[in-house]
Amino acid sequence: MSKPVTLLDVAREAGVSPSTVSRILNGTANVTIERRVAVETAIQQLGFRPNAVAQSLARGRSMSIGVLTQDISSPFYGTMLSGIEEVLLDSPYHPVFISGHWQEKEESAALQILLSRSVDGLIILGGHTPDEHLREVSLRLPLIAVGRRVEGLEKRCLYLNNVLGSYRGTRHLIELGHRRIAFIAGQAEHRDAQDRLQGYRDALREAGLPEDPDLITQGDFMEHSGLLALSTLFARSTLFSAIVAANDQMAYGARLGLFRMGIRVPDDISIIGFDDLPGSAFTTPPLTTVRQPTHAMGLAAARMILAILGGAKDPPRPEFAPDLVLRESTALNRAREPALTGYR
Amino acid sequence: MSKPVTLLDVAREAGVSPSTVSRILNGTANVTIERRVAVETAIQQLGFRPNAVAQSLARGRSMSIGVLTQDISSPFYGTMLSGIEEVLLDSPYHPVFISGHWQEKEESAALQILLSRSVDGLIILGGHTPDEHLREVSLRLPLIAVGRRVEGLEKRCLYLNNVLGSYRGTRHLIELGHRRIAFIAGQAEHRDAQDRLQGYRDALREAGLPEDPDLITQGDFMEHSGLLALSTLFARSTLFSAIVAANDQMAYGARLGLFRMGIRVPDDISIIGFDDLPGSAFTTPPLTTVRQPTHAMGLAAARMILAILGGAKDPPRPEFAPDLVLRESTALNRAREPALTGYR
DNA sequence: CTGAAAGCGCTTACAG
DNA sequence: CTGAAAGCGCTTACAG
Repeated sequence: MSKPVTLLDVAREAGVSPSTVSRILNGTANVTIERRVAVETAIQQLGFRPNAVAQSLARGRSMSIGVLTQDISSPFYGTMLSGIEEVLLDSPYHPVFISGHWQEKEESAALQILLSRSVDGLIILGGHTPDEHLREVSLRLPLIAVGRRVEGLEKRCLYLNNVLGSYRGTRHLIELGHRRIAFIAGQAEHRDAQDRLQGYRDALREAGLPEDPDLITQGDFMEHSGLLALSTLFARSTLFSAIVAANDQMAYGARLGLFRMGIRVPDDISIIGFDDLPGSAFTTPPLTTVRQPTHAMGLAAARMILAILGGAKDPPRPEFAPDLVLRESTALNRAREPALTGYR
Repeated sequence: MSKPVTLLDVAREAGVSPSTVSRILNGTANVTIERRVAVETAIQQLGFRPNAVAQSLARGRSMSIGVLTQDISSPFYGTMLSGIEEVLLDSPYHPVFISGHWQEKEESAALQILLSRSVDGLIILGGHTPDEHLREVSLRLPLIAVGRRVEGLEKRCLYLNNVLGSYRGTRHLIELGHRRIAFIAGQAEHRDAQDRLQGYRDALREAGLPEDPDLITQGDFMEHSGLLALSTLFARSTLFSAIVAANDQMAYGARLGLFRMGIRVPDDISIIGFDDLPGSAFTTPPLTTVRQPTHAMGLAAARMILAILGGAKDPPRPEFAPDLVLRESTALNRAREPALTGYR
């Protein structure tokens, strides 16, 4: 573990002052060609790499963007993260990822770490940090929130109209002739989950269909809970010919449940998800779902942060629409009776 | 954007020297209770948070572990990352993730960034950085490589016996009576891909089965390439009753290809994957696969780094075995003729 | 164009 | 137990 080469070493080697080396490194001033060459060869010879920590301290900027995600291994957040990474790669900034695991305490600890590391900007992906807290932080440095709508910070938020998305998905099933449509919800305290349930309700109401509590069950946005939800639904001996799951992961679970019971998708029961995860094009059958353009949202968030850092006051904020992705898990309701008939 | 509170402010407010504040912050020395209280209340009142950048510079340690992954959104690396995160969460260190996208140049740039940010340790997940380079870096700071075997750095490497894993998977199919077994390989230049192909060959040879080039095709470890590989296989009009895919993602693609052709899994054709991604328990049918304990490998890598940082010279290095996970995508070969008969 | 000097916000021997 | 001082490795007004 040899002592690392410092800017001072380079200066000595090249016979100039540290200031000059620094200027050459940063392109801050014109320097005579001789000195420049001397410094550059010294840098080569010594294998000098500037110490980013010292630079951060001296400059008061770290050239890093803190990204608070919820789960580093989630397929959902993953696509957002890669969008962010993609645009930051072409900038002098780089992302620092940290996860909050949907725990308010962990999130706030994570936020503290990012702040103490002097990140120059912050991108918050979902989570439960109170709006109030986000507003305070936003006073100190540029902040963009993705997947949530922070009161008073609307111009810095990127989110999807979840009510509309879910409405569209449900509506699609109604148009296919389904009348008894089950809904697998997300956590009751989760805003997206609430909105998606709302969209389902809106679509039913609009079509004049009654809302049956027996058709609604709750999961936690993970695959396994979709499987469980399906059992719950069937245990109620209620009839239905279609399912809308509040996200793709639960749709996968429900789809497996149907498979286990020998129920065909979409022939016997149609199923639709929400999000359009990368894997959803490869399920069998490929999943019809409501697309949430997570990658594009990641790109946009990073672009906005860069714009603000570049001096923009209110950078353009793209709108994202929840589009229906028609694949093969939904079909016309052919049964005169809802699907359960014949299965038990 | 008010000026942040510094340690000096706290010292003034509490009427002590900066040294004392620092000592209290770090628990470095005994301090009289009165001063401690004074300092602690000052910290509360001012809302002081130490500047981690300044601490890093002064201490010469950043309390961070650089983690070079290949793709932040990959389900495969994702589980490793969450393992790493999990153990670091209970330590004073925290991870700094950065991706190399399987590009040697990007990887080496990423490595430079991590080094310039003075990370205290490095965890490398796969990738194409030359062994030579890794050996050099390893001289400067603790380094653990996961998913690859670096010549001369064996004691710092965590990897799976891919040959054995693939052998086991293929062997499983042979035991089920399959004789003509197709193989969907990964990139020829990828070490894991080579090993997995080797394991397939070993199993065939051991069973006295001929190796038929027509049964081998290549993908790139992504879902789509599995689908393509399947078309290629069928275009060759060659017969087979089982498929081993070099990873789960390609197995998903191949499974969709079979679905499209109306071929049943496992009734008509068996399929086995490699890795056991989180999603593999929820495909239809659930995928039989060779398990790579990525989460456990992530945990182990982080524990080893912490041990080395804690002074251990050669921390214990767990062995990982590629276990067969029997699910529902493989079955006895019932056909007297291989499966293709009757499909074209 | 270039250097000397002060400063970024902490830590840590060194004295006492 | 505690403070004054030097130092971590850079950057950047300030002079010239």
